[in-house]
Amino acid sequence: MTEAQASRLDPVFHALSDATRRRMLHDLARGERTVSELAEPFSMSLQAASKHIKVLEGAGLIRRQVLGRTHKCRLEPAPLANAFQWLGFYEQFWTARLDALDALLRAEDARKSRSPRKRR
Amino acid sequence: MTEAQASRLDPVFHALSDATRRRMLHDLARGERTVSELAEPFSMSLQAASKHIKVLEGAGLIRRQVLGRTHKCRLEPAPLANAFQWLGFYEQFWTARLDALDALLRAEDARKSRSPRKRR
DNA sequence: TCGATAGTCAACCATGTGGTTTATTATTTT
DNA sequence: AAAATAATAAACCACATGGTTGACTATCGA
Repeated sequence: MTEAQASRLDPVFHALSDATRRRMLHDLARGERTVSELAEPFSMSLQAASKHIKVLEGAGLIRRQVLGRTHKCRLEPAPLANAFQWLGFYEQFWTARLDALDALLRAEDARKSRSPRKRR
Repeated sequence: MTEAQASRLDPVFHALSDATRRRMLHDLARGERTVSELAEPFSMSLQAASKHIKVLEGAGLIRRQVLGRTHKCRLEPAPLANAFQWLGFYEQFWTARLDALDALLRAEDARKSRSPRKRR
């Protein structure tokens, strides 16, 4: 990952740190949505929702197309890919831990097989 | 992902939204570190670094073992795996876009092959 | 043209964030 | 016992965040 991409992770992870914005992204995964449509599921003012949308836009997670008085928003996946890639570096740690657990369970299984009073 | 896991994404993504804390995690990927060791690379007070460490701890990203007056910190990968899994849902969108780009390039290449004035 | 609709802007508020400095606790070293 | 070290706690500061309400702009539809 380049330095420029890494520095843009700040606003991306910040945008993702709010459940409202994550729900909006999930909604946008189903297709384009207007600002009103994105705001509708939430019990907050349209203005508050509009701020959330601007945070997502500022992080590059969505783009908007103004059509008359409505704004169509669509998902922009590239920054999510960057975040995913950053997290991917740590995959070795959780898979290592799962491998260890797996090994432990296999060893336990083998032990039970040698004294087969009650196989699972 | 369960609802309980999803709700814990808030502090995880928030912890990741700061470059200082991301660097600390990267450092911890190399092995255990004390609070002082984690703070050393940064031009900020030990107290400020200690706050960052507490944010990471609060998100469950690190655990600490108190040994006398030193605190050994180690990486806790599980919440990173949750975040990775959450982002993984969107993988379809960036791979779709790359596939489309790929198709476009292939089509362009084919066009050039049919009128082979100057092959790339 | 006139009212309804989509959306933003601006001001305000309570709380959170990231940093500082000073003080404190607990442990290790001499 | 005294000094040095590792780390936290607390108070403070400037600024960001997430929400509100009220006013405004621009477009659509009757």
